[in-house]
Amino acid sequence: MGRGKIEIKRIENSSNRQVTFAKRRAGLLKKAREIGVLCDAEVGVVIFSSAGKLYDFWTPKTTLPRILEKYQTNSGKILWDEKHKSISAEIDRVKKENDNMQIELRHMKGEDVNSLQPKELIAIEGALQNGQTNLRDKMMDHWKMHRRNEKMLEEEHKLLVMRMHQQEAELSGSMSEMELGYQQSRDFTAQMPFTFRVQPSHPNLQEDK
Amino acid sequence: MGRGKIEIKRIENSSNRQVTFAKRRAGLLKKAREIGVLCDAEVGVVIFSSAGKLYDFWTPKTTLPRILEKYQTNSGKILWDEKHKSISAEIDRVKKENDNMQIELRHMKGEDVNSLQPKELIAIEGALQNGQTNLRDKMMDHWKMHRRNEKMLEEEHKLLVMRMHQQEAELSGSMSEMELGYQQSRDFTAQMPFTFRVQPSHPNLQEDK
DNA sequence: ACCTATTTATAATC
DNA sequence: TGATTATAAATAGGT
Repeated sequence: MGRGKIEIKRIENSSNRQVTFAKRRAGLLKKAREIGVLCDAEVGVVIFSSAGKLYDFWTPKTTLPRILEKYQTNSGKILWDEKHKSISAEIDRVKKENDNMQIELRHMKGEDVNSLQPKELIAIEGALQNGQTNLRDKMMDHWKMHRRNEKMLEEEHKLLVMRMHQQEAELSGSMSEMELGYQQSRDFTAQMPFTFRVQPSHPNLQEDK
Repeated sequence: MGRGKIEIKRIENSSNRQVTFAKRRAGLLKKAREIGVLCDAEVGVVIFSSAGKLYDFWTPKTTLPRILEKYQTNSGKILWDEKHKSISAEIDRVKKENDNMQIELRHMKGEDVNSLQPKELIAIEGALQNGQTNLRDKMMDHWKMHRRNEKMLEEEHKLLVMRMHQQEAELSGSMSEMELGYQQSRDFTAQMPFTFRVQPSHPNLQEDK
């Protein structure tokens, strides 16, 4: 429909092609809009120029996702559903796992056990017993550790007290020959043997911070 | 372009609308194909009739997913990504729930308890104790039920034996005056008092079918 | 479905 | 590019 008829095949002349593209693109979008209005249809058109630029039209109030959803259910085509499916499957799997654990947990707590057979009850009982044993062991460990820490603390304290007395004795012994100036008395601690400095240093004592 | 000009607004006459839809739909798809060929463009057209039927066209070698991908990167529109996100969020949520339960379950079984504080250990210990109590109650119920069933079975059996003997005695007692025809002896059971008929009928006995 | 008078789209040209 | 125009195509209304 123009001054001359043209064959429907790629227009080799690049600028002609570009012009035709612009004209026909406008025409296509216009017609899409028209059929949408005239016939009350949902229409979507997507056009990419050979340069990759996008032109599209969607009937008003028709969002792309909506069209896609409809497209999917109508055409049965695969689409992004593949990814979606694998994810849904994973959800299902995890949820099932979840349910099973929930049931097991409830059983361990003695809930919902009415439907269980004696055999199952015994199994759970065993698991509980086992858990209890393990727990008690662990608690015993804690207790022992605690006792040990206490003892060590006590020891250390005794040691400190003892050393303090020792120091006092030494100090009062040398008090008489005290001719030292203020300067020297200031860094008294620096003269102390290292081991005498008061520091709760046993590594185990820091464990329950 | 036709015998008369028409306004671009919904065609109210239903059959007219349908005809126009068919004609224009064909035209639209044809033009989509043509611009694709002539201008070397990628084109997609989706049309849903008001009845919901799908008609579409895609330039060859252009799969829908490919168009969508291009559409997405070109238009920056969100698309199915939204749905994807919400699903992923749900997976995360369920997985987290899962993990928590798994941990609780392991703790109940006395595993992985090294990192627990004494306070937590005590709580778990309590839960285990509780579960055990509940379970033992339940097992006791089972046991009692079992005992009861046994006893009832025994009783019933005793009763049956007793009645059998009673019947035998009656039968042999009346044997001598046996003048009855075949007919009457045939529905002997019908003459029996109902309660004497042999039927393990105690409802509780059917509980562990 | 087909026909055809008309409208519309657009190829070629400027 | 944009406007013009001759012509091809599309299609509204009728059968």
